[in-house]
Amino acid sequence: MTVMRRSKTEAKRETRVAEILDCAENHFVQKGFHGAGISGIAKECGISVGHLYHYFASKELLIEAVVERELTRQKDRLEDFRNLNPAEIRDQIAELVINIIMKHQDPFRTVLNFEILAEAQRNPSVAAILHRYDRIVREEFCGVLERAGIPTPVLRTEMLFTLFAGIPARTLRHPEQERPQFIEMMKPIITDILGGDDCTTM
Amino acid sequence: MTVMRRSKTEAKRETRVAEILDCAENHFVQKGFHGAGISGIAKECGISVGHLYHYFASKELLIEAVVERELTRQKDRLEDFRNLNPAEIRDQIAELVINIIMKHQDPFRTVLNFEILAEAQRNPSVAAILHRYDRIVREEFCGVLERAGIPTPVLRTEMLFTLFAGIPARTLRHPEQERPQFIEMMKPIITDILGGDDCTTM
DNA sequence: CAGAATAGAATGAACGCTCTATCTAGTGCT
DNA sequence: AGCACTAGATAGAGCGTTCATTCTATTCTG
Repeated sequence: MTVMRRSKTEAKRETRVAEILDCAENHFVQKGFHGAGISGIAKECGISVGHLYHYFASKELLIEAVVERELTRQKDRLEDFRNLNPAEIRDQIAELVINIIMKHQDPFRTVLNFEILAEAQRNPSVAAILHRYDRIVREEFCGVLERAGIPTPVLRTEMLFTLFAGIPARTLRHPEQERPQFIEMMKPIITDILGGDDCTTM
Repeated sequence: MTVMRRSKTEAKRETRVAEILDCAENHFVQKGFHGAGISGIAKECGISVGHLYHYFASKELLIEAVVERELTRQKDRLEDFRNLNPAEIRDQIAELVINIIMKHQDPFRTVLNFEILAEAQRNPSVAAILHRYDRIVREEFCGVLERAGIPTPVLRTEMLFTLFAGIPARTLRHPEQERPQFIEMMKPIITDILGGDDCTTM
């Protein structure tokens, strides 16, 4: 009985929190973490300021919650890599990455991404969250390479992640970039990073 | 006479403007474009708020000036590439890039860099400045590759710039990264991007 | 003396946050 | 079943502060 009540109440609370996070994220995307105001977020959410503070004790905590949720989403996108066939992994990874890039038409996600990076440089709490999630993602991806028998997986993960991190930054700087050709060229680079040895020992 | 007086006055004005830009940049680095306030900047600069507005009509214009100056500095860092010997360019570029990365110990510059990227996504004026400078840098670098006889220089420039853009983003996410090994691995990747054909036609 | 340099108070809006008050819904007791 | 009670949901006025910007007045200087 007690359990049932709790779960019902908590469920409601969770949906409400999710709603607030959605609105907050929207506002942060449009105005930045420091440009957006609590009152604006509350208004967009259709609730009062006091009510918002009932769920998030401070703006700082709201920011951290939004950051955490966004990084969780980025982490979940890694799911596809886990189920790769180790045998043909080199080609498949390149293929998969290209698919993700082409499908990745969500500009909002990218906005928040840079907002997070900028904030992480001056806000230790955000930095800590960022590092924590990077570690999870990194080690998981590294494990995939390791299981596929690719040598120096740590280094290669770092290298690939550098390349991936560069893509949205590059797109921001040069939006008119010839996407299809660029993607075409990326494929051999990725396979090279995953197994450059084959090439030199040939 | 008139000329001399004007130049003297203007010189003073320019140094004053540069001082303000320095302080503004400092403040923006520490608090972000929207977290920093005009009064704080004025105080750090040792001038009054009203006086600051004598030189910059709005915060928006001050931000744009800071962005422009930072991008100019990034552009100037390209100087080294222009004087490369076309014959040995492939190895030299990799060498040069690695030098720049290793010397690039100035974290402040990076902060502003991500702040600019984030701001460019919601502020069209900043975006325009960013695109203008990217075009200059991109075409200049592309010209270097072209003169060295490297095929599809536009694409390869794009690819290299993506990699370069990824490095600071990666460092932010994973500061404890093993830098020396990472740099070691980057060299063959860069040369591969600059002339992957040699490898496959061999 | 003219015009630029400079200061600093004043403005009204917006900020993050707190406080109090009302309302709603679920629980225990009879 | 019906009532009293409690805890969370919710609203919104109000707090002191800071924001970007403007205005007026004063001081320097060529």
